[in-house]
Amino acid sequence: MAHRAQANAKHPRTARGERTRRKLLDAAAAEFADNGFYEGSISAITRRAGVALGTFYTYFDSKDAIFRALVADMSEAVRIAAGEAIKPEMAPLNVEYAALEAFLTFAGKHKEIYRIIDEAEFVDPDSYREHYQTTAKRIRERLEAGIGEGSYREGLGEAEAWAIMGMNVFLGLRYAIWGSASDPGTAEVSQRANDLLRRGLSR
Amino acid sequence: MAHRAQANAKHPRTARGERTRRKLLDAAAAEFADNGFYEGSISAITRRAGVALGTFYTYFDSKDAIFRALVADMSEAVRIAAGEAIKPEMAPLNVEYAALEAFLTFAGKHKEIYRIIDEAEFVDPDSYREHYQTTAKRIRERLEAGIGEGSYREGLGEAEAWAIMGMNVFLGLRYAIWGSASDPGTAEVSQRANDLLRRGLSR
Amino acid sequence: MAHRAQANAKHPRTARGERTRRKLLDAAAAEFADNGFYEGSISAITRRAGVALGTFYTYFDSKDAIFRALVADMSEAVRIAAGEAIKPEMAPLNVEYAALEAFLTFAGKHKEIYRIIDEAEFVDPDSYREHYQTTAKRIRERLEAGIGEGSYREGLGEAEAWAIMGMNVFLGLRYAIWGSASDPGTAEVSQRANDLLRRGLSR
Amino acid sequence: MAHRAQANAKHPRTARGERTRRKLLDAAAAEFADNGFYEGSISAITRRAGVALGTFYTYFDSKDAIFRALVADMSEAVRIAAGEAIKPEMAPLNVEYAALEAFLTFAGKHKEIYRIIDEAEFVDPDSYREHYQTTAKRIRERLEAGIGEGSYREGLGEAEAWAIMGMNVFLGLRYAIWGSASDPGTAEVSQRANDLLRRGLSR
DNA sequence: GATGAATGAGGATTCATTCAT
DNA sequence: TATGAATGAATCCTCATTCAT
Repeated sequence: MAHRAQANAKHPRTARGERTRRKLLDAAAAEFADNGFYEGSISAITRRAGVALGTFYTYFDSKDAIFRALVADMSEAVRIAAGEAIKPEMAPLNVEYAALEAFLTFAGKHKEIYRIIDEAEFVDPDSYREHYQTTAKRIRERLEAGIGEGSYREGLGEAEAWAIMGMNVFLGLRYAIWGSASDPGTAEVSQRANDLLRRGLSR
Repeated sequence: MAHRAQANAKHPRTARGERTRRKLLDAAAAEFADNGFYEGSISAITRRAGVALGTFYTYFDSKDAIFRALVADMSEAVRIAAGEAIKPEMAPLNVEYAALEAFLTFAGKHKEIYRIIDEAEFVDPDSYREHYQTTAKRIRERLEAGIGEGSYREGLGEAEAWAIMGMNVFLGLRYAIWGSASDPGTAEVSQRANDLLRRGLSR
Repeated sequence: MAHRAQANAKHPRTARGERTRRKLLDAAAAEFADNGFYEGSISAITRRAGVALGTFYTYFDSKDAIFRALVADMSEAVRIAAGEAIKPEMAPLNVEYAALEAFLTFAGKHKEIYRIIDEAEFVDPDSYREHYQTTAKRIRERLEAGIGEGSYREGLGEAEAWAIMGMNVFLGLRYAIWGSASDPGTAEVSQRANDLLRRGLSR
Repeated sequence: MAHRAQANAKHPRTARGERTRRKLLDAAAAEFADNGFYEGSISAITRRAGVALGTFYTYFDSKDAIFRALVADMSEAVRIAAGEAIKPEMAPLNVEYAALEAFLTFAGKHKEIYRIIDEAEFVDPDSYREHYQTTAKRIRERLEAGIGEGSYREGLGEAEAWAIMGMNVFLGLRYAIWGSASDPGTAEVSQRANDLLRRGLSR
């Protein structure tokens, strides 16, 4: 994962510096995923990155700062992964299917996002809130597009967007993070969620 | 909140001891809600409880132990709140409505459950996993009852249970925890989620 | 040296605690005298005091806090030493003689006061200023008593008080701190300063 | 302030180098005056000087080295200021008046001398001691000239020189550094100190 | 049971100094 | 000469836990 994430960070001025900064960010993702923010340590991060302890502070002001940079990084990475799966010509429900499937695939490959984004609730509540508000907003826009296009019924709004986000997040937790080989795959899970959205539970 | 929660704790032998233990548990709930597990401290807990620092260890083996006791306590409290709202004669979808409404009401009154249960992901992953697995299992049993009773379609299973749980949790986060006066109330939110389950998004 | 010095410190509640606090204060005086505030370390203080590192923070909030307590302690100790040397029946110039002699004796026995009070200029400028202002005020009161009593000329005020204080401080530095066996003793130095005050330099 | 001050420093070979060295010295004076030696930093000095961090070590061997250069610089600057105020034809007491007045004026313009010279007590005790020994020696020479010339009484020596230096230093602290608009000016303060030296306190 | 002093491992952060470019 | 990234020793402070009273 290697996107923007320059918020709250010192800007390297050389290519070498840019590389070191990236190594630190990747090492921090691994360290926080393994040990969490509070039990992870800066010295473990620099050890993983293969640089000296002090080097950390050339690039980040504090442990909090690198965490925030990481959350921003991952939040955007998820967004991008889902965004790329969506094609403009898809029917609204197919868009939801594609978004969930892309998310499940992404989460399966980057299991650290759950631990890191969830821990933001404690370490940096603003990032946490912003992450979910932004995500909900994007879902809501899709709902509105579906209404405009005539596929969805009227009256769908924020509550439905949060409901869909919650479904997706928990399906990701259950199947992408905690899933085992005997569980249904990404496609099947996405399909069942999609069925729920299309026709509900009723017979 | 004051239920069982004797797991991993020393049993007081006197009424006075019982009272002290309860004060510590309530103080811990407040402290962890305000500051989280890692930034909360035992000394702050004993200060809130009005007892000396050393007294803590008469009742709990460690910081982890009181946290686990707390998670068990709250997990059961949520379960009970939802359980009480459900009457045997309700139609399956009405059961879902009632369960969500009870949960939203409960969460609005005990905003600390989110911070505490969520932080279990880091402090005591087993509790965390167990909490959601148990919850999902209960939803799944309701789905099966609905199928048996003929209201729900065939094929609903674990995936749908997790999807519903995710909806409920995120609606709780958005409306019970982060909600403001201008947001739709508990009844409306529950109704909209119920509509989604009944007929999906489609027109 | 062991006087008040409870400013900015946590109050021990037991006799044992009182003893530990005193050991820390004495150890800090020695450590800061040897190494200065910035190069002295908390761990060296606790080692000198024979207690564990963490014990320090049971009694003082920070390195700064113990330093401030120390400055207050010593400032008062100097005041007391000079005060005790002065008898109400002494003639004004004899009072100055006695005060300087007591100060030189005290400084010779507690060479650390110079390093500690001087370093307050950097560590805690308020203490530093207050120490000298208070001292100057006491000298000024003596000048006024001498004027009232008819021994001193009119018009002596703050400038003269600071001049006398400066004399005393520098004579202490030269003879009490940096003096050697071949230098004039306390009595002679005090007498020469007293002569200067009595009749100036003129023949 | 910009005098000799090449002790312990690398000699620049170009005019540009000479300029950089001077910028560093001035920046260090400002930084140490504001933050003291220990809380001042090399990186702040280079930032103030507008050069890169590494450049510092082209001109000075260490933080200590630039501090020593600074103390030597200022020590000499004070000496020069006082020296220039003294004319050979002045009567001895007028010389003392002129020296103090020049010192007070100089200190008022360069308030950093106190912080920097005083901190030498901790950073470089030898410079500190040497500064005052040299100053006392010069005063002592003036005393001897006054005795030879018949204005001063016999027997004045080192003790009196240190006493006079102490007076001057503390009057500088009180009036040049800590003084306010409502305080007596340089001329009055110098005059009162001179009166003290001429006739003492007695009526 | 209750108290609070004592313990010490642990970790974030700073910054003088070095060195490759 | 000038640059700024890299280094790592050093140190303050926190806090869960223990234990004597």
